[in-house]
Amino acid sequence: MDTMADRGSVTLRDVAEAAGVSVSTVSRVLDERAPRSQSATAVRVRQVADELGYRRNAYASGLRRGQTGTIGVLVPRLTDTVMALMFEALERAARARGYFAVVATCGDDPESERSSTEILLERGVDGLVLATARLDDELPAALRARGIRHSLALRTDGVSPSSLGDDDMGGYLAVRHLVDLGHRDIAIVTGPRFASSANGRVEGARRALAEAGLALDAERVVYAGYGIDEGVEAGRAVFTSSRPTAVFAANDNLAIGVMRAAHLAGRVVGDDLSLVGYNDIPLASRLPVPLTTVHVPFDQIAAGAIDLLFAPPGEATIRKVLPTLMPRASTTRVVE
Amino acid sequence: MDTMADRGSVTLRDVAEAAGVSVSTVSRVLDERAPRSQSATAVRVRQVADELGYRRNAYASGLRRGQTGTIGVLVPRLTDTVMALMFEALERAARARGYFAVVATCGDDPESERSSTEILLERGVDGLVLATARLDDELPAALRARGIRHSLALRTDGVSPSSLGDDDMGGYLAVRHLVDLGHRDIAIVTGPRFASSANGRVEGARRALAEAGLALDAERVVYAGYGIDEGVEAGRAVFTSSRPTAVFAANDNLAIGVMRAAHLAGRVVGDDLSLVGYNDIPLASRLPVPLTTVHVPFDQIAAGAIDLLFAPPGEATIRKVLPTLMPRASTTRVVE
DNA sequence: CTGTTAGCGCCTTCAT
DNA sequence: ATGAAGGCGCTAACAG
Repeated sequence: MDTMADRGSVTLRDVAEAAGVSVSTVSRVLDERAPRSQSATAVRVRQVADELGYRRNAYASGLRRGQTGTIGVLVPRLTDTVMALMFEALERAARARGYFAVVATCGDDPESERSSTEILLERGVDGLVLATARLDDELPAALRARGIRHSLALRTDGVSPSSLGDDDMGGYLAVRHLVDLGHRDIAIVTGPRFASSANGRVEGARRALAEAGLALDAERVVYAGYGIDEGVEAGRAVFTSSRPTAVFAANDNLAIGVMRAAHLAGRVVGDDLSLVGYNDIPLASRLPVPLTTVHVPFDQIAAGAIDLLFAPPGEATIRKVLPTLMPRASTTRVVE
Repeated sequence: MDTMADRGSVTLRDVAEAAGVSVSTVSRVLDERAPRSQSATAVRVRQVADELGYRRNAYASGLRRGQTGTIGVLVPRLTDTVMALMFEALERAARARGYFAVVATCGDDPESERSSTEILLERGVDGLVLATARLDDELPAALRARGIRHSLALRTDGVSPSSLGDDDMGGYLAVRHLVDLGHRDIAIVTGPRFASSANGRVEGARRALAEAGLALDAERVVYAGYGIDEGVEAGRAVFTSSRPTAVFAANDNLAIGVMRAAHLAGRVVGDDLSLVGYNDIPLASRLPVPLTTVHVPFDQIAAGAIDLLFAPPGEATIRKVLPTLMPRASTTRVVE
């Protein structure tokens, strides 16, 4: 039986023998948490370990230490660029704190969400970051009941520690921008009702309209998913029932879908139709007509999510970071 | 010291005591690899384990078994949809075979490629799938020298076990399609010279042109990166120096960049300019003008990569799967 | 089929 | 500062 990718598997004992000291000495010298000793033995041991190509066996170490230096991340899918951005940011934040991030995808299915969680737990993660929390999801509550360290990223259930963007503010910035450009007939396409982000962004949008003395009719708001196809469909609905001069899509994917719907309806984005997205995925600024959107600082959100994992419980545990508007060619002054 | 996400940590011993049997009995009954015994004790043990909420500690188990049921995947970045698609497919393929896939991102830096590899090995992965192999990269050779199980996905170095699409065929299909539509003035934008995929696709393109009696002048081929920005730049270069009626971009991101460059140059894709991409990322079919592209069967590639990991060495180890052309609105018959 | 025994590689008292 | 010894949770030989 070959052991773990057939790697040379140089053990502590090998190093100890080669260096002529005991295993415990080597263990101590190579303990990355302790301050680096500069004693003669320490230096020699490190050199020998290096020559032999020693690598600590994370499993044995984790077993003994009771923690593994691993953080589990749960996302619905990685092919959604927003989730990929979030995971990469979490990976960086984790690494900066000496942790390794592993990810599991779980789609939109609560059942697979549970089973993916169990898989991660089985692998002994020291904490769990969920980028999936639905408002109606009972997973965070279950984790709280079991006393499992976790935090929510991008969304919140109002109870578990959460790190997210200020969606209300983002929605406000987006629509305020449209209002400032003279638009008064604005439609809104947002995410699913079960997502706190979708609701927050609509709230902010409503506030900006109210400030301008505009009401937000119910039929002006379309709740959809966060995918491109949902954007196409929502856009189609919007453009057949009315003729808004501007659309706020609460997600860049949705906005891209709306772009396609607009194209099919004979509307020209950046000309007779203004469009704002949300998230500022890399694609947004590189479209033929670059998309005005709300930039979300994923790195800050990630840092918050990781920090909350290890923060003493009972602190103010819902952290919001401010988004920024990125005006681009997809929004223009309203034509009379 | 709390152990691993504070989970209840019900151990084999707990189950054994509660069920009134020995630890090894429980271990055997709960061994997922053995055939499921239906004896009275087995049934009872499973029930008790279930009630207590027992979960196997993957670290202890891996330590003892000498393998961890984990496969490491190395990709440059997950924010590139192609890589996200590839990883998700690998994740599925791994899961179908009882493995769990963990991913590490390493950018384009060979140094960080090395260190990410070490991190994965430290975590005791049973094998490594690299979706990063550059032609000039020495990592596969290093892994071979150390006897570490691995395979390459999407690219090949010509030696290590590889699972990839038939890039030559894909390039051929793309350009053949353009030729069939009457185009004779075709420019090609491809990926970096260090990628086997980029070269293969150009070769196929060249073959299709030759068949039609057309030569491929060197200045008709632009080597770029695989990012959108590189596509914009390459497109700009193409459109300022000449006026091709069609462009084959060897990657959808590149194609999107070319779209933007075309827009800036006053060309209209699907009208006076035909454009073909490569990979068929989900976005391609959902653009305002849907992109004709070459569909790559990521699931087959993933299955191949995982299988090669555990195949007896010495087999035919470079597996290629056939891509398919997806004709869409971005390509039209040439206008005279 | 069951239980006993030994040990995977590492870390951490405890004694020197 | 160093070494010896025990054990983390689990599995594989070996008896019965």
